[in-house]
Formats: sequence, structure tokens, C-alpha cells
Amino acid sequence: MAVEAPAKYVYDFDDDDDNQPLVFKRNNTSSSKHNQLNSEIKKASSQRSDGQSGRQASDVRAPNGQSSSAQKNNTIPSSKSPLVKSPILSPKASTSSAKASPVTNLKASTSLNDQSKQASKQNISTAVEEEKSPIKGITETNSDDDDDLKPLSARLKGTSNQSNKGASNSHTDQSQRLVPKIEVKGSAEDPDDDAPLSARFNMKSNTGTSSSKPYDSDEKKPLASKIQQNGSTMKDKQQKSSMLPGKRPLDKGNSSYQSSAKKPKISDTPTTMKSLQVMVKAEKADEDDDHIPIAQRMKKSTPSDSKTSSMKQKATKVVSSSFKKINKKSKKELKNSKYIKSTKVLPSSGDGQKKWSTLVHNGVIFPPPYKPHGVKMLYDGQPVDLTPEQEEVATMFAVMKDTDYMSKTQFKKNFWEDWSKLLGKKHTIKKLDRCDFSPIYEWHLQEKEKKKQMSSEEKKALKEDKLKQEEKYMWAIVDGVKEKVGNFRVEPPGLFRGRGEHPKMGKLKRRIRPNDITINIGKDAPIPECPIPGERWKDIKHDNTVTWLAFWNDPINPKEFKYVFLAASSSLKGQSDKEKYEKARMLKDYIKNIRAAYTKDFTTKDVMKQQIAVATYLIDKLALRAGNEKDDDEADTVGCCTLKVGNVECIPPNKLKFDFLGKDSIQYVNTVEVELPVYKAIGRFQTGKSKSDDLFDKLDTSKLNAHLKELMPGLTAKVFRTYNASITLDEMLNKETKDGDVAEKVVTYQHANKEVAIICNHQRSISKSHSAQMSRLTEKITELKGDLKELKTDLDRAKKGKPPLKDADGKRKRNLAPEALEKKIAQTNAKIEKMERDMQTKEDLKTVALGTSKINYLDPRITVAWCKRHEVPIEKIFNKSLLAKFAWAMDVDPEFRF
DNA sequence: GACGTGACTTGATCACATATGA
DNA sequence: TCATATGTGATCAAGTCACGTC
Repeated sequence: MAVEAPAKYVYDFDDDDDNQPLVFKRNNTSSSKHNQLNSEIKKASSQRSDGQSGRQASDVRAPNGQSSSAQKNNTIPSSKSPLVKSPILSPKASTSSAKASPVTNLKASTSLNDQSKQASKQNISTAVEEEKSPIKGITETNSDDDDDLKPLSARLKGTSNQSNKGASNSHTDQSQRLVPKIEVKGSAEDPDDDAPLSARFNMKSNTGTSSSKPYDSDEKKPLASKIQQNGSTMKDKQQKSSMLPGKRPLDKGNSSYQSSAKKPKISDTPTTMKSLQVMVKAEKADEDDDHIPIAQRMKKSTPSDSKTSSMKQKATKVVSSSFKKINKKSKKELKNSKYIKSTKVLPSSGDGQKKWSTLVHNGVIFPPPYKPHGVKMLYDGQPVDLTPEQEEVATMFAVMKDTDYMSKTQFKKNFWEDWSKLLGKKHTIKKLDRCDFSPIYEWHLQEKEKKKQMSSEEKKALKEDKLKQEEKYMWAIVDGVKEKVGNFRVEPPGLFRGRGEHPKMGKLKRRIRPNDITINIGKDAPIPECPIPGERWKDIKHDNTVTWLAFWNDPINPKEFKYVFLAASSSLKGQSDKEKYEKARMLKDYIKNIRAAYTKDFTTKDVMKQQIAVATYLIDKLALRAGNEKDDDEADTVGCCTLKVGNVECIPPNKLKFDFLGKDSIQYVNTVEVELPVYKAIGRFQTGKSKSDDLFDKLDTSKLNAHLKELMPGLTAKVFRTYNASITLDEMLNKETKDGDVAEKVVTYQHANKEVAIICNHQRSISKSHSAQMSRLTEKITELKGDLKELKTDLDRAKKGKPPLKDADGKRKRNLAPEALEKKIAQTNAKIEKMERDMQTKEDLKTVALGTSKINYLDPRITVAWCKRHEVPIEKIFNKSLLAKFAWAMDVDPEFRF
């Protein structure tokens, strides 16, 4: 290979661098354990009017046919199941597929729900009454008259500004961020006391382009709206360092089946789902009644497929009690059907509680071994020989040429430390800055191009081949139900891409091998065949109190783990999702008292109590994360409890400016007006400290969460984020949805979604082509406006009986009637309007990520119910995977409110 | 109570697929 | 038909929080 001068891709890295009890106390909160919480949640939810507490998705199916509900009563379906639509389909979709129109479905659903509505309402009031005064020591006051119960709404005014990520973002970018403004709502009465801060603030962008025009005029916006084992040399070392830490296995004495008689010979191990079925059946047959999956026992308590909708509703309501009623009939049913689909909600989810009874899966799939390409990199301009191991790591580095990591000294330092170990002391390569990886990078580009140039048939064949190889790893059978596995692929080796200024970025993430991996599987299930001949799993466990199928120690941080879990659409995940939202809904009943209590503590003499009060206030009002302590070998980011003095600036008379790096090193910049006692308290916490000192020096997340649990069972800091996000969506949708077509309603939804994303500070980097796209749109609009002008002239002339003027090229235009011209003008106007609206949306959302909140914070029942009420096809809001993830929420009552 | 471990959720980003428009 | 925009799923890093141990 020709030697090139190392002109461009050369590194200059030098490896030489080297008082009183808490007011909130409750009677019996000494142990607010999960069980207690679960029962509280169940109680609360059963008292609410969602019309589906504890309910599983009926026969609502995700379009991919993979949601667990879709598998109900099925034998194991093929992964290529036909798409089946949800019952709240778009009219378009339903006309092609079903007899009943979606409207019909909606209506039916509504009337059905209407029946239960009244009862539900009664239930709500009962629930509220029962839960109204959960906090001991807080006297119920007339909320409307008590300023304390309106900690912010009545007194705040401010501007906030959430800025862009990391130091890499320009100041300009920051100034262009959406900047919510928080304002006072003047009303003395505050019927929205349950609402989050945002519901009462007026958050506006301080940049003209950022605020969406259609909404700016609305002063009554809800909350948001206003605010290796890599070769033998490392083997021993790694085995030592990756020894399984003292886990809490259920069956300690039986941890390793690797050498036990139970381990089948490789040839005996089932490798297809078909064989999995057989094994599950065998497993089931051996079980006595107690071991029948509760999900299946539940199955028996709900009528079969032929049940009417109303029966489904009834079944829904008795789900929790049905957990207890295990009846023999279910066992019979179980035996009679191959794979009885569980109802959507699994029985237990508390820590240490049984999560499954039988679990069968095929383990994990490993990335293919490294194939050396033989392209020689250059050292001092000369090609150098590398072993395949050395070349592999060099290639990992070379392909990152175009990334920001290449400008980071830490990245290169860490890479060199690890790579030089692989090279050995006698290797020609002594310094990274004399290396030229260009040839490998060029090779990489060529490979990419080759791949791109493949015909669609070739691509398809490759895809099918991959699917064939992976098929058996994609599914697990949990309590007899086929469920999708999430991340069944073992992470390939690479260079660690820590975010922000992560001290370990660039370190080699070595290849994970079978003996790094611990498998968790049902006791009677066959142990998955190790896919690499001659190797074996590290350990086999049968722990049914956890949901992971496999784990290995993170090679970058060996004390941490990488888990293989079921996919988001699985029943287990759905169950915990639902519990999360129920907990957040429960907070709604407590929030008034919690706010009153922390407001009183702003001025208490006990500094720790003061700090707890102020921190809770910030978490509630600004949706800050809790902020756990971090080690030195992690990126230097903070949350509420770990805020430094220098992260908060007091701006008289009562504004606070927050500026810190949060999760993922995303910058949070926000100036907000706060209540005077909060402002003063922050000032006191800062006094006598340096900028790098902890603002809340008497506080950490465990103290804070322990305190929160005294206020509400199961309450932790993160519940506030879910609560604020969901209630904001609920209120905005309710207030802002107007009559109009579906497109307009979808815009309303997006707007609400955007406000939530702003509250949660969900950012995304501006797309590289953003400015080009904007200029293109501007050009088009200008062009259309020109056309419009011409059309108007032509219309004037046509009305006077004159022919149209010639066009820009001097050609004669068609002589059109005034009516035709008027029609054209209207069409052009509509086009311009649409383009301007698109442009506005694009600008508004250029740094806001909507997806995260939709996936993690917004109770899907709010969305589904809203879609039902306003006849918006759910597919307009949820994509295929969200439909599968939220299958449990699809049969919600249209009148559901968060 | 501090600390470490373990299990889970949350989150930004990237590559690829699909839609859209010239 | 091709180029570009947009949507989607996968990936894996980085959080939260419960619990065990000392």
C-alpha cells in the first residue's frame, strides 16, 4: 500500500499526560414497603374511575400482533403475525378491515363506559374522602382561601430558560432555546391546586420563533404551557474481577446448573420455539395448583373470547380479587390449551416478590467474531503490521474519525492506555500522535458505500438471514405466554462512548464471552445452549423474583451490570408501567397537603427540614431529578440533591437562575421566580460556602425519599416528574382541544406534548440539515407568495374580461375563468399556511424531543381517552411500538382523566 | 446511617426504513 | 427515479431507588 504523508488524520495526543419532628409524620409509615404501596395503589385505583383498574387489554391488539394481549389464547404465534388493528382505529383503517366503523366502536365504548361512569364518579369522591387527609399533623384548611396551599401559583412570576446541551452548544443555540416564562395567575381562588406548577404558570418562550403562535394568546394555559476475555492473557484477571457479586438469589444453594445433571447435552437443547413449547408443556404438567401462573389463574376468572364487552369491563374490576381466587378450573383450562395467554396484568411486582412461575428462553446471541480486513494503518508514514486483536481496536478508533470524541483529550488518552497494552511494549507504535488511521477509515467508508449500493434483493436476503439466526433468541415464554425479549443481542466490543466529560470515555469495551454471562431461567426449563462451541455460561440462576433473563458485568465498570430484559411490550413491563402511573395518580390526592406542608417548612428552624422542603419544592415545581451522589469515575452531573452552590444564582428580588449539567450532561438553564421564603432559604444555604460546595449539605436522596414516603406510601422524587408531566398533558388537552379536523387536534396534542418535554428538559441536538431545510421552506413560501400575487392580478384582469399577463418567461398563460382563479388562489393560500405552520413547528421543536415524555412520562390512558373523546385515530399519536407498549391502556374509559 | 450492590427505568442518539417531493 | 426528510427501532449510557451489610 502506498505510503501517504499523515497529513490529516494524525493525532497530537501526548501520552505523557498523564429541632422538631417532621410535620408530615404519619401514623403507620415505619415501613412503607412495596406491598403496602401496592395495596395502596390497588385500593386507590379500584376507587377511581378509570373503568379498567387492574384490567388487562382486552382483545385490543397492537398492530404488530405482538403485544401480549394479542397473543391471548394463542398457541405461540409466528413472529410474522398479521397486523391487527386496535379497536380505536382510524376510520380509514377500519373501513378496510372491519365491519364496524371506528366511530361505532368508539360510541359503543362510550356508552359502555357511560354505564360505569356514574358509579365511577361516586368511587372517586369516596376515594378522595378517604385519602384526603393523609398527612398527620396537617390540618385540612379551606384550600381556596389558604395561600399556603398555593405555593407558587398565586405568587410567582418569572422567566425560565432551558438551554441546550453541554459546553459544545453555542451560546446562540442557547439563546434560541424555548424559554418558558413563569407568571402569576391572579386568581385568589385556585381550583387547580392539584395541578402542577405549570398548570398555574405562564411559561413563554422569550424568543419570537419559539413560541407557537396559535397558543400564545391563551393566557390560561396549563402548567407547562406556562413554563475478553480477550485472549488468554486477560482471562484470569477478568474472571476474578467479574466474579458475581453477592446477589440475592432466591435459591442460593442451587446457583449453578452449569455442571449439574440437569444441563442437557447440546444436541438435546431445544433450539426452536417449537421445542420451547414442548418444554413448557412438560414443565406445566408437573406443576401443582400453586404453581400455576397467577396470570393463568386469572384467565379462568375472566370469560373466554366470546365474552361481551361489558363482561370484559366487569372482569377488569375484579382482577385484583381474582388474584386470590385460584381455582382448579384454571388448571384444567391450562392443560386444555397450549398457551393460554395471560391477562395483561401480572400478579406481583413488589421487590422480592414472585414475578413469574415458569420462564423459558434461548439465552442471548453474540456478535460475530472479528474478521480482520488487513488494511494497514500508518506510523510515521509507514504501514505497520497489526495482529487481528490490535487491528480490531485500531479500527474501532479509526471509524470514529468524524465524531466529537476525536477532539477530546480524555478519549484519546483512555484509548491509548488500553490499545498500547494490546500492542505491547516492544511494538513499533509508541505514540498515538504519530499514528495515521486514514487507510482504515477509507476502507470503512468504502465498506459503507458497498453496503449502500447493494440491491434491495441483496439487502432483503441479508435481513432475512439475520432474522433467521436471531429468531430463537427473540422470544421468551413467561408463564406459558410468548413474550418478546428486549435486548437479546450481547453488546459488541467497542470504545466506550461516555457522555459529556466522562472520565472513562475511549476505554476499550472488551468482547463479552459466554463465561461472562449469567442466565436466569425457570427451574425446569432447558438451559440454553451456549452458542459458542467449547464455551459455557458463567452461571445459571432460577430467580423468579427478578425479571432479567441474563446479565453480565459491564466491562467498563465491572461493579455494574448489563441486563437482558423482556421488551417494553411484555406483560411484566406493562404491569410495572401501569403501577408507575397509578402511583403518580395517587399523588394527585396528596399533593395539596404535601405542598402545604413543605411551604410551612420553608421557614422552620431545623435546617435539614428546610432543605427537604426547598428541595421538594424544586422537584415539584421544576420537575428536577432527585440527584444521587456520583463517583469520581462518572461524568460530573447533578440533580436536585447534588446541586452545587454555583449552580444556583439568586437574582433579587426573588428569582433563581439554575445552570447545571443534568442527566446525560444535558444542560439545564432556567430562571424562575420563586416564593420569597424559598429565595431566602437558598440564600441562607449558600452563605459561607464556596461555589463547589453542596447547596443542600444536609440532604441526600435517601433522606429525601424517606421523608417523601412519610407523606405518601411509595412516594419518591421521580414520581413528581411523572405526575407533573401527565397532569399537564391531561389539562392542556382538556382545555385546548377545539372542534376541528383531526390534523388540528393532532397539533393540539403535539403542543401539549411539547410543553411536557420542555418541563422535563428533554432536548435533542439540532439536526445538521435544519438550517438548510428552513431556508428551503422560506424559498418555497416566497415563491408561492409570488404566484399568489400573479394570480390576484390575473383575477382582477379576468373580472374585467382581460387576458392574463404573460409569465416570467414571457409565455402566454391559459385564460382561466375568475372562479377557477379564485379556486387556485384559495389552494395557494392553504399551501402557504400549511408551510408556514410546518416551519413554525419545525423551529419550535428543533431542540425539543417529544418522544421521551411520550414513552416514559405521559400516562397513555390520557392519550387513549382523549383520542376516543375526540375521534382521533390512536395511530396518529402512538406508533406501532407504543401501541404494543401501551396495550394495557387501550380499553380505558373515554372519560378517563389523570 | 453510610456504603455498596442489584434491579430496574429513563434518555439521547444513531442507523436504517419509509415517506415525500422534485 | 432519485434525493432528501422523517419516522422508527435499536442501542447502550446514565439515571433512580430498594435493600443488604457493616
